[in-house]
Amino acid sequence: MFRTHYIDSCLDVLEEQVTINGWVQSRRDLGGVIFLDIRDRTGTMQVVFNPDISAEAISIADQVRSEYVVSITGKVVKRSEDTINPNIPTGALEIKGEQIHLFNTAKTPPFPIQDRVDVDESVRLKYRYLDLRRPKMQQTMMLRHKAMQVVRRFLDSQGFVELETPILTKSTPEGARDYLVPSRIHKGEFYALPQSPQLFKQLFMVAGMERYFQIARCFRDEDLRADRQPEFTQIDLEMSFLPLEDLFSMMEEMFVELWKETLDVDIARPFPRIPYKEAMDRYGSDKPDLRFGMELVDVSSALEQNSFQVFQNALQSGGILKAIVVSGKAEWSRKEVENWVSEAQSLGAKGLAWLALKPEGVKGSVAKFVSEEEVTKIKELTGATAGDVIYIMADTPAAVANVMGELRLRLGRALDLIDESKFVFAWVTEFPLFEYDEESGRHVPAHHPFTMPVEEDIPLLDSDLGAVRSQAHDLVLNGYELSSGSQRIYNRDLQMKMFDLLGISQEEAKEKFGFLLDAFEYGAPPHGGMAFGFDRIIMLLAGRQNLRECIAFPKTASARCLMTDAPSEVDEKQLADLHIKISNKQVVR
RNA sequence: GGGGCUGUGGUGUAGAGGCCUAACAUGCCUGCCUGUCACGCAGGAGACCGCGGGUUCGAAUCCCGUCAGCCCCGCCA
Repeated sequence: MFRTHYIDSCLDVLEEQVTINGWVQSRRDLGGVIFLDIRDRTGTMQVVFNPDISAEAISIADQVRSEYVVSITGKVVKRSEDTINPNIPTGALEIKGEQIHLFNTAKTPPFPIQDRVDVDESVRLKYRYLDLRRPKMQQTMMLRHKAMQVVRRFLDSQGFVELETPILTKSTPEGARDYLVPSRIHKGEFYALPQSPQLFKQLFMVAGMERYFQIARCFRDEDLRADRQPEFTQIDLEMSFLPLEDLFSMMEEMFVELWKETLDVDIARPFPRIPYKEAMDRYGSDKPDLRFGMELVDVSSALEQNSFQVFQNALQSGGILKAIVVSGKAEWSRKEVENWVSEAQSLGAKGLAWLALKPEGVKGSVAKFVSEEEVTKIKELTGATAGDVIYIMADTPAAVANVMGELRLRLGRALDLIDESKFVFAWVTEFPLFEYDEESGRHVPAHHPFTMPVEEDIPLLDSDLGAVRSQAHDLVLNGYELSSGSQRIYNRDLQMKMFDLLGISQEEAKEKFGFLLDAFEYGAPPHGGMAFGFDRIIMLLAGRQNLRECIAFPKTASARCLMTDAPSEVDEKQLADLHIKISNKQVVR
């Protein structure tokens, strides 16, 4: 009754009797003969029931419906030439059904268990166990499994030790909003779910584990995006006594292996290293999509003397002028050109100037303000030639990067400049150590407060915080941030100085991170590490646009699970145990 | 917190003031059919158009609100 073979292994046992188990994909009743397509994890196989072979079997096959769970025994045979189906891997074979056992019946599913059927995602999420039964979803989950095994094997081979860290841990107000867990035993006190195992992995280094990794679940209570879920999986790792370059090169090896073993794709090494500043200058992004060019070019120098008020104002108030060249689109209609101006405005630009290098001369919104000489300079700087459209934005460097970076991406997609088959990795290095926070009016850590400054910038800590570069880095792939990491501060004095600069008092530091500071007094090794967004890696390996496709049971954009209906209200008794009262309850679902 | 898009039998869509007693495909049910594989043929059941108000002689269709899903901005050390 239970299987002797998976369906794909039936290919190897011609003329043998097998038993397969699985679900009924479809039933075709020709009146006398009945065909069933049976599906298991490995594929589908046609079974033919003929009244001459077993009257009992055919009477059961007659009652079977889609998604019934069955066991079928029969001989694997070659089909006659004229009945071969070239569209499926098992199309040259079939099983002559001798016995059929019905394990279970099934209701008609809300949607067919087939890849080609496009179903509203909310229905798929409600019946996720059926959605996951579809071959494509199964393949994605298998890919996820495979990738996880490759990573584990690789890190193990490099001497990394897989260790676990607490899920119930301490809330730290820095960074993302925590998911909180109330303590029953300690009235009014809370655990937090980890945003990452950051502090614990550094403590493993103090503990002398030297190389740690974990496939860690992390939680962040922030708003969602296509590539952001409230709980997600990181490949988290940390190591001692290793220069950053060696760590980069080791991780590159891991990605080469991962791509080779999952997709059989060769990735070129070494990955380019792009300092943060350069990434922002050239691509307007700290996670540039390097599959296409269309770089941002600073044209301030060409237009220094320009009389156009917007340009002048920007330059005089410390802003810049940046151009993006759209090759060969001077023939665009005014409407087509202006579409991208509106696009820029919807991204927050006050405006977007443009020049079209047409055969009959330079046209465009600022054509009458721009001299021939200036056009020549712009062409020199940008490499624009006849037939191109040049967009120019004037604003603060940050605003320009923000808008033009996104515009570049959208133009690249719209104009089909992106080779979807490519995987272009890069390390973005030397992130700024601090960011200025307008809201609080002070500097906050760009990465986290344990990040090591670049050695030569340490003196700047006393003069120009905004200019201090850090030993923090991201791994970027096709415009997605795949990892974030840094070399850590292991010197207590430097650490205290950091807290001081961040406006965190000794007392505050002690309260929040006292255990880490204490630990660092007992011989902390030089160490550093990073964490890779595992779900995103799978998303890119699988060629999906959305994280939900790569997570078995994901949340919706409003952080709800449509299958379990979580989050949900709880009994008064449960709340009482936790010393919690709900105030101002308005919505009762 | 803000902006945009979507919501019609189980599923996917059409319908955009009266033609709607809501159409089509598929799925489902019944019958017929011995080589189908998106089987075929015949018949049948199945939606008060997300929900609540309003405008109108009349609303799936227009307006307001609300809920849900998706995408984006803010947010995500």
